[in-house]
Amino acid sequence: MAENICSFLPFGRSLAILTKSYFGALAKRLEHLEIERYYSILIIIHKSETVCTQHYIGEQLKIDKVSMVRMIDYLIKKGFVKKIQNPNDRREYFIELTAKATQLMPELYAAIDEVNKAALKGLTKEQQKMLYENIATIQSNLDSLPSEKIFINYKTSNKKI
Amino acid sequence: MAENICSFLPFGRSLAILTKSYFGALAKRLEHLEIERYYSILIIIHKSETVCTQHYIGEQLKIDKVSMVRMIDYLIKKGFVKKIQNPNDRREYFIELTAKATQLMPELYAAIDEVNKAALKGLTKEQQKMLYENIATIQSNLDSLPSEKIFINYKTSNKKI
DNA sequence: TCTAATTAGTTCGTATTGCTAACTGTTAGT
DNA sequence: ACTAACAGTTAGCAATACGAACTAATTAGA
Repeated sequence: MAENICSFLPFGRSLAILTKSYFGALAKRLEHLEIERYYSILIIIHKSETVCTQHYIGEQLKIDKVSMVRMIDYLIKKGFVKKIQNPNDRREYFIELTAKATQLMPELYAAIDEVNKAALKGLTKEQQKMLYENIATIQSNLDSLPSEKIFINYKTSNKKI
Repeated sequence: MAENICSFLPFGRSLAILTKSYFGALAKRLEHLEIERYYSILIIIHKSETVCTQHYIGEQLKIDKVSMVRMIDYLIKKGFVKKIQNPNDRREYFIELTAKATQLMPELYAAIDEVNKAALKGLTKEQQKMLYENIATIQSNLDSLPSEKIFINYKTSNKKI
């Protein structure tokens, strides 16, 4: 009967619950690492072919600039990134990974891969491909709709279970 | 190149951005109504065949009991629900819709349906069915993994665009 | 029956994030 | 030279999740 009720809920509600479950599993898989948040920022920096400014990272992850400041400060405090002023445009700062973060990346990718695999278990390659495509389609549909700005947070619990 | 980078991100990140976009669109579609949050709570109550306690609603929507108190208080203040003590177990309170909320429901369902349709545009009926099934599968996969508890918020902006 | 454990809900404090607004310093355009 | 635009910062507000401690009521067990 739960399924019955849930089928009336906004589609986004299923996504919200799913997202929550996903990040819960990923956090658990990564809890032995010193970092517990902002993996995606590290990945953006690591995978980017050019240097990254805060503006660029925020754009990629749809994070506003004020929150970016806080997140980057956290990553600096933890010793994962450093901030280097762009000499050619001194308004900008390039955010770069430290050696410590670089060493960590393989484990991060492995953990993400593992959780992705576990999450998508039971779906054929074809179904997975379709799923990604459909998500991209839906995102594109939604981007073209008028919308309010929405606040979304993911924070691991303080309490270690 | 953005797609290129994004393909390395955790799967959940795509979901998070998608969810954010969805609720942004839904909030916009509902902005003429007096209520701007907690639609899902109203739906759970409206669709449930039995009376709903806060515990039950929280379970359905994966909302913790402390937050439930706040949300129910908000809905009471707005005049959408009322709280009735269960005479057979006076620890519990039944949360019921007021006439005001009941009148609102058709419009709420219509809005959700509209946003769902817009979001899923371009997907065939078959693809939509598959999408829902896959989401259910993934949810079930993730539920069986060890996980940290995760904090997830969706709040409309104060600023009306 | 009496006590202890459990349950539904509340309250308080803490942490995180998104937002607005106001601000500094820098660059670009006219 | 002056103005507008831009990157980033700071301060403050609102919303939400969580843990912990709490009340009141119920259930389980000795």
